Amino acid sequence: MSHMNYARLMAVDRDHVLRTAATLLTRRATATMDEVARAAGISRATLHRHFAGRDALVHALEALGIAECEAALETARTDEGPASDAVRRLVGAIEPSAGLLAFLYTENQLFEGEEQNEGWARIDARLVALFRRGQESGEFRIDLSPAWLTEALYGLLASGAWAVNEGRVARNDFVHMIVELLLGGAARRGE
Amino acid sequence: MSHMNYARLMAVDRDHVLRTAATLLTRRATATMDEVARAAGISRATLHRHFAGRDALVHALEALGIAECEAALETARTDEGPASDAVRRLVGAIEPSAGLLAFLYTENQLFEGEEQNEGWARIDARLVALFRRGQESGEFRIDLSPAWLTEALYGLLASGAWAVNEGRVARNDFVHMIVELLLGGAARRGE
DNA sequence: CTCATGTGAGACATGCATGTCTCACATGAA
DNA sequence: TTCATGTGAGACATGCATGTCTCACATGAG
Repeated sequence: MSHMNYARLMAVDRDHVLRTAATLLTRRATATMDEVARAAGISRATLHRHFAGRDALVHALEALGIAECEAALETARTDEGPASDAVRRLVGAIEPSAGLLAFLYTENQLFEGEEQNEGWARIDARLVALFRRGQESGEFRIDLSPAWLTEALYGLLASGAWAVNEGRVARNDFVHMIVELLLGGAARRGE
Repeated sequence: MSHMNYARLMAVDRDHVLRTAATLLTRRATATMDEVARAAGISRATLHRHFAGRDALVHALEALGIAECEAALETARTDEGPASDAVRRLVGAIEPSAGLLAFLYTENQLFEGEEQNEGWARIDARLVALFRRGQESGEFRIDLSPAWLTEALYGLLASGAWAVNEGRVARNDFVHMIVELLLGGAARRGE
């Protein structure tokens, strides 16, 4: 049946386009549709055939980011074991998506609370639950609210992604930097 | 001498315009020049008389942000006393500027490393020096580089500002949240 | 009062990204 | 081969923010 042979034709790899767009937009959030197309190695016309417009592209990126976050939450099994270990697994699992998340994190500041924040709400709820679990088990301090810890995790992921992209820190240190700062802080532990 | 009487006329309060613009642009980074003008209570024409264009406005905001950061560094006396106390004073002093910094922090992602980063470089140097001082005095751990701690401070300030603006956390908790997470981390101290 | 200055309102042109369309070419199927 | 599909290149119109200009009004100085 001919409708199953798209991959045989010169069909664009939609996922590749999205990831390229994510990389570019993370670096320059105001990049043109034409620049996005060039970066993906396709023409503006073709890009527009796959994504009705810039809004559609951003929406697709948002859906991708949500999917990757939820996949990372699954991979990290955030319900199991010590909460701090779960956080460590989560940051490790989410690291490849950090650039995309950094883009979406700032982009969402201008979407005046609309659309598909059901997805983000689900993710937020799971993160909040993880931090709350850590508090209830006595691992985490209780004077920092789970909501703030969630927000801080987003912020540190974005900061880390940018710092890596601009060469201010090494990519290999990404997970260690974020996890250690988020969980342990800058101060030396009293010994 | 007539050139000293601007304030007597209907002259616009430049600082008020800048701060209003900072507040609005923090919330919606793509706000129009017209929206900025309306928010400041002036017309678009008058706004354009004081700031040649959007670039000039952003530059002025950047200069304001740099000035406020350096003022905060002075106020906090980051060279004196324990480094952790200095960080605490610094975050407290910089708190009123956090929204503006959040805007500039993301805006700078698209200025492809140009212009007046001499100002930011000076501030970065002072922050790095502060964290390094803390490491050398044994207060801060040495496995987190001063560059990363600086980046993380920016990220947490931005996250905190956004979280406060959107009502996810209380404004009164701002300094405590950021300082405690940055220095102490989420994990309970071993006792 | 008279005049100069700063402002508001609006018209206007410009630049630029976007969205749409057409046409020619390349590739794979029949 | 012939045909259908997906693509690239380019032209074109549109929308929107920007930048510039003019004119009328308000306020304070003289």
